[in-house]
Amino acid sequence: MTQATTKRDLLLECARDLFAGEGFHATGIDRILDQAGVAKMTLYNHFGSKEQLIVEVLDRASEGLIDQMRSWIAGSDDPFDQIVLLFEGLGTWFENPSRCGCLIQAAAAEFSDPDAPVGHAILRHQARVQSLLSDITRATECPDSDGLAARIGLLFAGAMSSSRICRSRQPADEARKAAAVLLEDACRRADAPLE
Amino acid sequence: MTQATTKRDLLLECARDLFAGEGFHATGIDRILDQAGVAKMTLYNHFGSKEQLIVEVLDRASEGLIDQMRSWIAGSDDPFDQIVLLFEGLGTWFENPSRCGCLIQAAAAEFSDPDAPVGHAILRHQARVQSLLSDITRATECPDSDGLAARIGLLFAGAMSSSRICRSRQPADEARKAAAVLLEDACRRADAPLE
DNA sequence: GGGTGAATAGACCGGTCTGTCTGTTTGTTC
DNA sequence: GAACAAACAGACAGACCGGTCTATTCACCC
Repeated sequence: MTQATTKRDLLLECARDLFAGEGFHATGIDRILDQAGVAKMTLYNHFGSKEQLIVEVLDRASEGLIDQMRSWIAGSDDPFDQIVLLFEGLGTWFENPSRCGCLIQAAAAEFSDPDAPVGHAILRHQARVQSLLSDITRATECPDSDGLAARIGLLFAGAMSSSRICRSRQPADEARKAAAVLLEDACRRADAPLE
Repeated sequence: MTQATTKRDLLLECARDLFAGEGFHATGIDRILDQAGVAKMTLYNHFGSKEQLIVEVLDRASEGLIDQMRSWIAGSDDPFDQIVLLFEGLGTWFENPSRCGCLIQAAAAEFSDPDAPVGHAILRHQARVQSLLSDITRATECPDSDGLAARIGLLFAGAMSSSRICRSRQPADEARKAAAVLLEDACRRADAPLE
């Protein structure tokens, strides 16, 4: 069920699951402690505050998602195939019911202050995703590869958001088709940039 | 500042603004009452519970956004132009700082139970948006117009989500370019459907 | 075996949460 | 002016919030 080796990891895992299921504000410290079977002082010795716990949960979730994305695209060197693999991976990711939706998006919806520690964690993740996508699109050597990466990122975010609502992998499949069209189009009009 | 004529409308407006700025769980009833200058019993006589207040706020927000979308696309009869107009409208919508992000998406992140009243309100909105987009794409008479509408809906949702994070109209502009490519592609390969 | 550090249970703090209740004031309509 | 409904202020209940504190237990290591 859980592979946490330390109390710290156990707390991060339980907090992640509860935050994902119930939301950040709606999940009380006591619920996390009950779930983890850990004393309150242990949590506060490790994290100092609920806010800091949230930040570390988000950073770990971001790291996990980025690693997943890297493993999905590792199956090919071709940018087109990598984009397809990326959204196929996202589709199977959605089929795991415990992973419905992206924790970072949920945090962005619940914490609006971009200058707070949570806001920084969200922006860090966003930058990482965009960087990974840009690495892929840059290999196409099409013009405006960063813009292309941004548009594919919109599909990625849209699929994340929609999957939380409709609870199926269908958004990822549609996003895959759309991303393939965008990439193909960007390469085809290599000498006639968009607008 | 406000054009509410009844206490009921005033409560709905204040609740919407506070929910949008601080989140649903983080906004207490008392904050709404202070902002509106209204007695607690007035709120409970009108809405019965905070949950019901949220549902009515969401329904009104959905109605408002759908009306906006309809007014944006009213400038043309051509599906291609309508899609462009839609995302241009979305761009100006994002420039209003008080409208950063979509209230319904925020609710979807905070309330995960699809069987609860709030969940129903979210699904109602999602269906309305998809229906409006399908009305546009169906006019192109391209095959799989519903799939095309779903893919454009992903761009719409992605732009909503990203704009909340980066706080600019840029996501809407990128989404507009992407949607135009998708629509053009769908019409061009009218006799050779996707994959 | 004594010392050390991590983890324990659980009381406790001030504050806030949603929701209820009472009694009063206000405005409109016969 | 009487009747009525809507809105008022504000106390109250009971639960829960994040966070602090103390005293105790346990495991490990020199």
